[in-house]
Amino acid sequence: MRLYDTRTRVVRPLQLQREGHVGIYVCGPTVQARPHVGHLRSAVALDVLHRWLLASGLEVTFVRNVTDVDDKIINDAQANGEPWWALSTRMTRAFTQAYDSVHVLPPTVEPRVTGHIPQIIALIELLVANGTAYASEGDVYLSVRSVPTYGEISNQNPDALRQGAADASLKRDPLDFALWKSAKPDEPSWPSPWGPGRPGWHIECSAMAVEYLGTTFDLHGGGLDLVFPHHENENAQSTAAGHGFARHWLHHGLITAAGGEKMSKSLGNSVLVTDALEATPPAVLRYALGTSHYRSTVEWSDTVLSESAAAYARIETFVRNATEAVAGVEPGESKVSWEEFAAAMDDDLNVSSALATIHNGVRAGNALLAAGELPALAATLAEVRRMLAVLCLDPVTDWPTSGSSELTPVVDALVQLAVEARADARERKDWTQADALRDRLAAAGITLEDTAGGVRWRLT
RNA sequence: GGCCGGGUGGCCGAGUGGCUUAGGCAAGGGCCUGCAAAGCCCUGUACGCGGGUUCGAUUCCCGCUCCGGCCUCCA
Repeated sequence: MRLYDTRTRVVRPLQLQREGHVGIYVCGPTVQARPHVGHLRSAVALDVLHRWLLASGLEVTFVRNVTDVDDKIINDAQANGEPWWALSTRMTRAFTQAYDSVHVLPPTVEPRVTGHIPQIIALIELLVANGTAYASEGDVYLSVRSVPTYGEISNQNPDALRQGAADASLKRDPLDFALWKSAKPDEPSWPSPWGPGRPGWHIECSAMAVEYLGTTFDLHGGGLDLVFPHHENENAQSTAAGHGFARHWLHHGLITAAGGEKMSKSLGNSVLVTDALEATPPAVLRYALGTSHYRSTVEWSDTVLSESAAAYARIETFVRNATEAVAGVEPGESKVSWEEFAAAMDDDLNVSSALATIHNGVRAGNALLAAGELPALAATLAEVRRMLAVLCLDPVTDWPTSGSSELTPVVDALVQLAVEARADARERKDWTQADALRDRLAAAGITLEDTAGGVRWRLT
């Protein structure tokens, strides 16, 4: 499989350290506030990668961390009058719920920063010992100029970087960044060789990735906004420690609010996942977030959502109708090509193209259904569903909705009464009566379809 | 100012030096239906601007322009 690599800025084959196994580290959220749809896009984009690697027969170790201590968590918790760990625990739960809502596969390991302080300290000690980091009044900084490759991930020239605000009193060079921050009063802290303090933002990922994937691993992913400084700094630290670190860097695009501006909490334009789910069924949300290319920007708008809803409904209708029709039928020859789908996915996860294959399969399948060519339909349906499963969009296994409720048999029985009454009316050619019954059901959100095999109903 | 990505038909969005249509949504026509619904078939409008290379460029090269991201916390 080929993927765009941020460092080399080219689509190139994903070369695995170990045959048949992929080790992936993904930067998860800082659990400071409730997740917005941008966070979910991140998780879904990487979930498509995760699922495709699994579908390709690979064993995947997928590590996604949780940053559960940092400045903002501490500040917000203080503002709330609650302990910092209470806030981060609550928000961690909110993120897990958000991920679950769109069926993001759980990571193999989900390490928290606070659970890896010893590993972080050990890594910093190594950097201090080899002279690439230095302690300064209880803080520890990485000496960026000691890392010759600094800038290679983000393609930045260190000399051209705009210097940040001058809190540089403790730094030897303004480019240097903190590995360890000494504790201020009322802040959480852990004991260290440099005094009580806590990890800087970047060092955690370097330490946890190595803990679970080894000093060199296959793939590191995250949002485009993490390229600089976070991933640049991670790479610098790990390189300075003598680690090979990530062989391939993957970054996904961001969600923008309507109008094109990036969605983020600090810009105040974010849409919470919980709010999005009130207006949009989870399967449609999954479609909207998971069917655009992972590197593209996605605009969050009603248009996108309604088009996603329409496209997903088409797929859902086909799968439902076809599944009913082919029960017990021996599969014949499929009208869709798994190879075509796989080739698209292998090509830098070209989901748009892969989705075109699915839609072609749906159209062919609908034609087979109309023609009553059931063996071919059964085979086509199976292939389409296999493809949908990769995107987590199979209406039967991934999103069993109205059909699975405990109330369904009850509603079905009630609808049958109306359907039978309407059948009588149609028998008498009393179209006024028949249509009145259908209209009343429609008003209640139930759509009837007269098919060759009988009357079918669905919720709309 | 530096670095990255992008401007494709009404909308979203793949892709390619000419060859066969991406795909979805929307629109128009037809078929099916008592009428619908679902579905199938058909139809149309494309490749930001200006140069260059080429027999031929939306697709390669150069310049311009517009949009977004990063250079500060951020998925």
